[in-house]
Amino acid sequence: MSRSHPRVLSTLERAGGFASAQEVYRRMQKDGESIGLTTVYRALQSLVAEKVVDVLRREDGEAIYRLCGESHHHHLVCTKCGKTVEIEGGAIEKWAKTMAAEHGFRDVVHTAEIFGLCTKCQK
Amino acid sequence: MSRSHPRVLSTLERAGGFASAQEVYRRMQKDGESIGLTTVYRALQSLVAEKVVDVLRREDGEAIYRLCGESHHHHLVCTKCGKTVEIEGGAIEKWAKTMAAEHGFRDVVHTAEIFGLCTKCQK
DNA sequence: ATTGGAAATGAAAATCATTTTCATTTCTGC
DNA sequence: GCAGAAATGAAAATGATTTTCATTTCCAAT
Repeated sequence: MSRSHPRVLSTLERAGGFASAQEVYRRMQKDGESIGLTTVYRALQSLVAEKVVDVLRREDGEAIYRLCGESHHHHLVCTKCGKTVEIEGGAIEKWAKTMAAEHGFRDVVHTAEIFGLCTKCQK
Repeated sequence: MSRSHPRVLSTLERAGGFASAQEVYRRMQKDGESIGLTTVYRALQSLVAEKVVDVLRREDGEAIYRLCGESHHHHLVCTKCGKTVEIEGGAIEKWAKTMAAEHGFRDVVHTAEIFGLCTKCQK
């Protein structure tokens, strides 16, 4: 198989939070890096196998990757204008851990987003 | 849009647990029901919009649907076998409200799911 | 340095769930 | 019955992901 791919890894790092394979690819393109989409997919697969990155699914089913252990945050998104605020999820982390333990689950990750109307869009 | 589709709904019921659109379609075919795949997709979309069914993602990204109770709940999902536990989200409700208030957001809803390996799949 | 095989690469084709298009059929209320 | 709206579904389009396969790069042993 392949080895952890430094350029893909550092691109994912630079992206912060989650990024899909397509996004990593586009970002590398924009940065002038020469790489094929196939290689990006393979690199991400390897990274997942090596447990260097987590993979989750966006609501539309697209796979999104994130560095393991990276402190993640959650989002507060305005459903009208799209404004997004990154928020702390301390309470969530604890909740997820408790729930997982309660049901005997291991190696858990979680997602949590809040949607609503921001101050400006509340007219 | 479309109306809750009784045949699709009852097929999903009969399937028990989760079923993908493709599975619902195949099952209906096998049962000799005359229906198109497109209609199955549309019916499921409507049912989700009406909050009659939940939709989650399998590990491979395929959408899976399931009848859900009306009480707002969250899920603890096994990424390997798909086993799902409905869990209480009291802490989340509070967290969402607090965060929303803190940033001046109104009319908020939220999503929160936990993914991991269930007891049986940890071997 | 040369070679030979293994691993990596990426373009193009294949796959597969899902969505869209659009022509046809089925309901509705009038 | 009739017009317009909604539903239906076959076929084509879409889009992410995987597979194929020919080529290139690496690397260790000579």
